[in-house]
Amino acid sequence: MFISKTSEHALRILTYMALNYETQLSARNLFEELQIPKRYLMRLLTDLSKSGFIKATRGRSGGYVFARSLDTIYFSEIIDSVEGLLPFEGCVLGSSVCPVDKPCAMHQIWEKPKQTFLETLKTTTLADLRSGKNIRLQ
Amino acid sequence: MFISKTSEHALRILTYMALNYETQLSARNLFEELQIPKRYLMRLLTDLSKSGFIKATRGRSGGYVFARSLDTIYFSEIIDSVEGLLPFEGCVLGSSVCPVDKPCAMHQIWEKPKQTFLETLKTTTLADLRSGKNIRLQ
DNA sequence: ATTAAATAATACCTGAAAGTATTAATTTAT
DNA sequence: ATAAATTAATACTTTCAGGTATTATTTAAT
Ligand code: FES
Ligand code: FES
Repeated sequence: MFISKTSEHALRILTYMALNYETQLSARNLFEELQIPKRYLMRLLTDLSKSGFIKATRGRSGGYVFARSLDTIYFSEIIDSVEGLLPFEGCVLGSSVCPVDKPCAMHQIWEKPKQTFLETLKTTTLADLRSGKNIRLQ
Repeated sequence: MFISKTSEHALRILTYMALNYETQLSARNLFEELQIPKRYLMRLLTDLSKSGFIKATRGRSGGYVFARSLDTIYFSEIIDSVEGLLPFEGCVLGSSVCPVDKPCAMHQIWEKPKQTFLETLKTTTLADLRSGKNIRLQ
């Protein structure tokens, strides 16, 4: 839970690419490393490309590299592009925004975990992953 | 996101019942208050009954009341009975448990929000809802 | 020029969660 | 006894995220 399978895929893809920032990677390369279903992976790569995180080079020696600097790519933006952030920001009971003047019965209780979650997404960039020593991607 | 629609329904049902602890409520009562699809609501009530949170009285003047004291019913137990807690406790990348010795690239980053989330679920009971002044349930 | 190896576009399929329908069982009021 | 009002059991349908399949386009090596 927490995030959708597709968001999870997207994060894994971009994390692996971040750990290999220098090298252009093809869908084939990524498939071998990440074992995300091949055709689905390819579609996600096109999506991530359209979203402007990475850029594609077509043709025989094509592949993907980042289109932007790693330290400008926040987790929040990635998840936002895949499934949207609204479900995370809104009221736990029903998907609309938390009304400031009339919070629901659970607002107070969920406030802290929700804030912590969003805070993490909004302050962590792909660059932060490179500093860690962990490389396992599943 | 965060929790499934069914968990959300379950929480709303039990929250409303907690706020009306004294009175026996029928599926009809709950439907009128919560607008959860009627037949689905009825099935969920049977499930919650089987799980031991509430107890049903069948027949003409039947309905539901709590089977246990409110301060013993933790959010974690409710969600656990509906969709399971494992997806929340396990590794963000892949659904198995976080291996202590070999955490994934995102473990460190997700640790805090995950802990905060689980902490909230595991320390909040239905009794805690009654103390609040908020009564909105959607 | 041709072929091979890559990405892109688009339409289709599938499985699981969410929701619906039907029928049975239980209890109380009359 | 009968009918009305409730919960219980079980099977079916719908929806949509996740995954496949097919075909087109682009580029470089030969
Ligand atoms: S109003 Fe429901 S979580 Fe904020
Ligand atoms: S090992 Fe992946 S989140 Fe802990």
